[in-house]
Amino acid sequence: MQNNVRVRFAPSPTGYLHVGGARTALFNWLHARHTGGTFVLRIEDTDKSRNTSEAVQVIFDSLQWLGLDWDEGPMKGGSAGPYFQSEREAVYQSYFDRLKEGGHLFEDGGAWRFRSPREVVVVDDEICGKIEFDLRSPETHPDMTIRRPDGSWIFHFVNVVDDIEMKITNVIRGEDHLSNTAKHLELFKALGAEPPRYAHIPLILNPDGTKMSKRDQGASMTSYREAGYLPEAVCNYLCLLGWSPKDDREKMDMSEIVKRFELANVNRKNAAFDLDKCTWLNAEYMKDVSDERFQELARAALGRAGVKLDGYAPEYVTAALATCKGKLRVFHDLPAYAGFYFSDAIAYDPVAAEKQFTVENRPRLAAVRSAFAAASCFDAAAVESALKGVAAAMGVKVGVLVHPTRLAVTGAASGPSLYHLLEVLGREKVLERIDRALGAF
RNA sequence: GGCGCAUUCGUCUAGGGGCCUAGGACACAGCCCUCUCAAGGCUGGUACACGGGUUCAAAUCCCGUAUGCGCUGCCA
Repeated sequence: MQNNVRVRFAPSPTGYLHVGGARTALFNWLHARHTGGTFVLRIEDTDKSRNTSEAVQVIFDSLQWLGLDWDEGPMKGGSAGPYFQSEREAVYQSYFDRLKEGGHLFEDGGAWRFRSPREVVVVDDEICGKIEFDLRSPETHPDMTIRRPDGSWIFHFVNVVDDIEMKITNVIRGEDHLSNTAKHLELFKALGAEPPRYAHIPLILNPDGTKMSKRDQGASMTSYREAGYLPEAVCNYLCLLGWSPKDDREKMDMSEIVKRFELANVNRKNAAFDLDKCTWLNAEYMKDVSDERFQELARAALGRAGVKLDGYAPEYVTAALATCKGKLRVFHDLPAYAGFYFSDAIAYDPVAAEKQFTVENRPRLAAVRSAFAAASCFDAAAVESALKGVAAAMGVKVGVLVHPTRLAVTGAASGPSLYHLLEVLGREKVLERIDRALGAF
């Protein structure tokens, strides 16, 4: 494996990082790390009107969140900079002049077009194989425009120029560029440059097979962070879309994937995005999260949901959140799951209330209340034995008592371990809530 | 329309002529476990797009058809 591999991710700042773009970045990064090569980040911001610094920042944030660090590019520097196309005017101008001097260009209504040599071009793609494109007919393949009348540059031209200038050896990009590649090859040839190796990866589609656009669920990387997904889970899931380690491993950390990732093993088939599976993988990673990180991310998730923690003792918050660890698939679910810890306005789940707040359950709950009030202490073990004592005395199964108690105290039919949650809440609050529930029968 | 790429369970995939009465995972259903819900364990159903070849033998190779996607921009 050669050591001078140079790959690049070249996003256009559109205000979000598309999941397809993220996977393209990921595969480039994996190839670089696998081969010991260099991962370059280049911002293709030639369209001045719709590029803002915020939009660029979103790309940086998303890549960093995923853990895809670049070796050359914005903030990192490198010998082939600048890495913003908006700052490379002189470079483009000189290549443009060369093309013009070579007689490859002609003006058309103020715009400049590249005169196709009209040949059959072979694209030798590492994933798709050898593909012939017959560009001989101007009818079906008009000469491409490379510069607009206002002087701004067209993607095809600057993309090729930068790949030459930045000495890119492997272009790994979405399959939507496969047909463009023949045209790019013409440009490389006219400029007397050796083209890179190409690898076109399949696209990521919506579950219904349609193209994913900004508004579609799961399309924007930012949405994963906001929903409280773990970056390592999202990254792992993205790896599994279009690539497989060939054995049945699915949950793999990045170091293992870096070792095993081979461009040649990438599929040619578009993949439908499955948020359920991504969430499942996230749940798997949630089990591995350290207590410290769990606490931190949980607080952030509550903050995003507008749950105020200010009025509660830090130990209370920590203990409350600890009862939720290992129970969540995504942090997004936390506010609904643990909201009862941080608000006394308990709203009873209507279906559960109808089932549990019944005439026969009222004396049972009342008995539980008395036992709780009489318990010598109120830790999980004491609460458990108190409740089990009532069950034994009344000749009912524990579950018969557990359900109405849980509903009375949390408002929900399910949640954290009942005994632990009661301990955290404390006797005073628990009795209060049971009293209130007794009035709701 | 033209050109290109693709086509294995609902979804992601394994498979590269005999090991395939097609394997794994998510999702789904049932059972077990259990203080709820998850988790975990067990069980179950569902797939080689279609039609022709080639071959003793095809999910695997070839050719058509269909369908999907991409490109066909002074978007990237």
